[in-house]
Amino acid sequence: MSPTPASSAAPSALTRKLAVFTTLTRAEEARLERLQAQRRRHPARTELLHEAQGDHAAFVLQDGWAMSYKLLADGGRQVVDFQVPGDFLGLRSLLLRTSDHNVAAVTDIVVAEVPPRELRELVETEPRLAMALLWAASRDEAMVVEHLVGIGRRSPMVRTAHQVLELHQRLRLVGLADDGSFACPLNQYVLADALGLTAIHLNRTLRQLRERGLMTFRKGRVEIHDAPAMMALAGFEDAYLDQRAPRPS
Amino acid sequence: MSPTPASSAAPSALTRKLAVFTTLTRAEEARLERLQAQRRRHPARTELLHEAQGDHAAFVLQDGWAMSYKLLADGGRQVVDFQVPGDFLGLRSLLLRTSDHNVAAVTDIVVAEVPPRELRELVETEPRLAMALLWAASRDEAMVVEHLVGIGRRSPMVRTAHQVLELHQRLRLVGLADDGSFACPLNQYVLADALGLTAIHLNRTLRQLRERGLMTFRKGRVEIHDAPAMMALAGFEDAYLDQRAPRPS
DNA sequence: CGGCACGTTGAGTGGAATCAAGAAGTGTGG
DNA sequence: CCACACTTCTTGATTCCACTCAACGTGCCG
Repeated sequence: MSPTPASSAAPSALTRKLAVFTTLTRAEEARLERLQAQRRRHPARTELLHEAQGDHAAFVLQDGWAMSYKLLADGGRQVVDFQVPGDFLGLRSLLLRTSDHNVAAVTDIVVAEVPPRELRELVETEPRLAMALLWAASRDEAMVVEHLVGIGRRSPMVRTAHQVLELHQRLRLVGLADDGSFACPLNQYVLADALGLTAIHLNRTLRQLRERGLMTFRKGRVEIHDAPAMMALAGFEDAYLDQRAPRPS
Repeated sequence: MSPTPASSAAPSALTRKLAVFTTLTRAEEARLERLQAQRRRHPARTELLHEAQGDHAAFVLQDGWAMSYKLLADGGRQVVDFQVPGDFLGLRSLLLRTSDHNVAAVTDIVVAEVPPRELRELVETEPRLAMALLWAASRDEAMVVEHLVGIGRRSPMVRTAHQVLELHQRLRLVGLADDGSFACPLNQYVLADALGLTAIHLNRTLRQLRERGLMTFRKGRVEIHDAPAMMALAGFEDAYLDQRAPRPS
């Protein structure tokens, strides 16, 4: 939770992520950092963007976790996706007249507000960065699709394992996970609302995964004990995450 | 099923759709039609794009219905979205290294192949059209999100009604539905795979909707008998479809 | 200490899947 | 013209999984 100043030498998580898609020049990196100069904090468990609101803004998450979700008339909640550092928040709603979903902070977070006109300017003057941003947006959409498939056609245990593996991969991409574990601030209610389960049933599912020696999810930390078995169980193919081989130099 | 020549006076479905988002000049309309000049047919029940394949192409659907879906190891299928005239096919996979889903023709279809470089050229020279295309892409993504919410948190009857209402709205936008009904070539197996149900249970669900006097789904045609009651049941809010008021002139 | 958020477990129920079978409609070839 | 295959739709009986309701544990914080 230490907000690095934009002038810092350390690249932002967004820069790290886009560097996987393409090689970035010094100038492009600097431009990306400049785009994220305007930082601010936002407290845990509060809404950052609301569906109804008309004035849109997009953010880049710098630190902490967020989630996007929709609420139903009957009080139900469906979490559409989680966001980790380097991810955009509310990007899609820049173009639609009204934002179609809510975004809330899971933990205390640090975001960089990206004014629409600055983004447009960047797109017009830096075509390579524009392509990289489109790649990131396509990847986000592919994750939503994979999520849809999971809820529609995978069993609770398989889809839970899948979700965990996806988060692990995403965090590794921005340097926030090691080989076998990662910090995960989600509680079982939130995760259940993402997986289309009740918290109670998720709890039992997690227990089964634990008893099979596959993984543990406890006290803000996920430990993956048997990654190959998890991947086999989940039918996890990371092609949709488009993890390209790191470029030479 | 009559493929109109690109030089025809009648605007393509894509043009009709984008004209809802913004006012198009004659020149822009012409440019859009030119983009879709290269037309070809594709037979029903055959694959147009496959996940594994590396060479990507994007298409604009001119006539007929298509669907995008993913297959699972256990033989399951999840239909992610249906496409109707005016919709893009395989647009997202232009940026990801490998296409992450399959696209198949539901009926005999006519598509226009959009070469990646022509699309890039259009984006660079026609910023207003580029914005309109991004709007369409955002709308597509919003539909996937809504679909996810339905499968995750809505009951089978509610989500079935919701899907039907969405298709109705989409078809109206391109002039393919009247107020109370539309031609729908989907069979119950395909629709069930979209809704995350078995075909058997969908059949019973459709019967309930029929017995309640809400709608009938039969012989390739959907009749909506009580639209207000359907919308109330489904909790249908069309904001995510971003149906803007038609522009003056 | 009490209150609260979060996690855990048990018992019972309901609803969607599964298994099984048949009806209705369509196309094809003898 | 009819027999046959095939697709699509429909219904019934049964099973099982995930939800619901209820309760209790645990750790944290005021």
